[in-house]
Amino acid sequence: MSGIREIKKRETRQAIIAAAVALFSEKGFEKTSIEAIAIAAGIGKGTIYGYFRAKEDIFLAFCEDQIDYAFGILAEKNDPQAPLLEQLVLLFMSQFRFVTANREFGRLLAREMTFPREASREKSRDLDARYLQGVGVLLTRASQRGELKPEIDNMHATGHLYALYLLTLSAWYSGYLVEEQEVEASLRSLLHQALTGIGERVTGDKGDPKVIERIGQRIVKVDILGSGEN
Amino acid sequence: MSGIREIKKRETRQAIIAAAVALFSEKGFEKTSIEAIAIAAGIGKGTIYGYFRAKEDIFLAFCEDQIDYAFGILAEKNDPQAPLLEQLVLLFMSQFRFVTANREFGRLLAREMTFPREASREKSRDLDARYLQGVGVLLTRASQRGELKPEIDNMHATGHLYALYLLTLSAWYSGYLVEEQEVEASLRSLLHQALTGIGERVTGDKGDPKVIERIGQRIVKVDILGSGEN
DNA sequence: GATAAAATTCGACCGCAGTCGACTTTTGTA
DNA sequence: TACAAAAGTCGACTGCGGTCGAATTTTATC
Repeated sequence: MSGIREIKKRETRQAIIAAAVALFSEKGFEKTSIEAIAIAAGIGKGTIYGYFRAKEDIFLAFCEDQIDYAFGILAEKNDPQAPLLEQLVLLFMSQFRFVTANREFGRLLAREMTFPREASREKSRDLDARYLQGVGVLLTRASQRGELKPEIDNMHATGHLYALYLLTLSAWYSGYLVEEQEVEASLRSLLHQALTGIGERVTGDKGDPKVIERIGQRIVKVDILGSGEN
Repeated sequence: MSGIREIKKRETRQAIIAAAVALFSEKGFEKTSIEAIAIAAGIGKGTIYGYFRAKEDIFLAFCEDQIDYAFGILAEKNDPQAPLLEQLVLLFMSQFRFVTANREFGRLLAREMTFPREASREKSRDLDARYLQGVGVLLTRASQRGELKPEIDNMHATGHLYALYLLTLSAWYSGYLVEEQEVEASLRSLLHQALTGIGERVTGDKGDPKVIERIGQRIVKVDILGSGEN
């Protein structure tokens, strides 16, 4: 009847995550032993493996929660009417700040998400589905506002923009970019580069002045491409 | 007087790499123990750490050689007069095939290169400098042929295109793309998307000159990727 | 050749991730 | 309530990556 087990299980799981996060924050991921987590959570070492397959999984479970939280915050800050470029920069920079708040955390997470082991593939896909969806929504709205070329496939465009975020993150971890300003400037520039192709072309004739203004403050997708279909 | 030491050292180093590669190929990276490598190389376990800081470093040293080799092969196949898109697809698909020939190898390499640990940062930068240079050369030539917008910054464009390769690789590891054909199609599509923006305009039709000028300024202003170094 | 200094080699040792099977608690059934 | 099966718990144990200091080999100096 009751679900004593269910309840306990959830509690134990939370206790593990809580203990792990506390220790990770305090001593770092690598310096924290599974046994220490078990002791802090008041359980046996082996028990942890009934909840998580590996040490990294504890970490990923935590990230999952945090990412939801981060996206929640973001949703509030986001202005759905702002130019796409600005929305993207806001989204990616928020994620960047979150992910790199702890360098080691961020690297593990990025590695696991970008090049997942067989074991964490599923979890990894869950997580980046969230990212991609975040971008996808922005794109869909932008598309509805007519900011994008109609023939562009949403999926590909989403991946494309996400790739630029990945690159920026990678550049930071490799030491090519150091300051947050540099990261943002670089990201902005890359996104702009992408949008110049992805964004709907604006023909030389100036039609609706509002549109032109929007373009000016936004990015810069002029019709330098002319009308070439591809 | 001579360098008995020098010679032995080089020999030992090669012996370690050779033994490691043989074992890695046979049993996989994780299943191969340092001790096994030492035995196969005919030396003591501790000795290995006189040559490599960590197990992964042995692997990276091997990759370094192989990547040079792969680029060598590639240079022969490449047709410098072919359209940029085709050259890029050839380059990236070659690298993709090489990197993913052994799934585990590739994942480790990609992880270490994209999100390097502090320790392997330097090596990682060496390696991806090679990649970026490979792309950079193609871009420079394309630019000379007039295939690119003159105001595009080579560094940024290189990063941009490389990012799309990374994304494709990541998609393969995450299981979004499975067959090589899918990978190539996806890559091609993404590169095309990028070039449509990066590639030179097709028509002589010009946009609003003011806007064009603004673009120029902007791009100059945000040229950071290359200067993050300091 | 003798000898001190430096470089290199080695494997016993340490700490930790993850396994295993014995043990305890909960659940379903009658 | 009785009891068997299922679920969950546990810590001793295994195997491995990496360290350390003692031992060995090479080089430099006389």
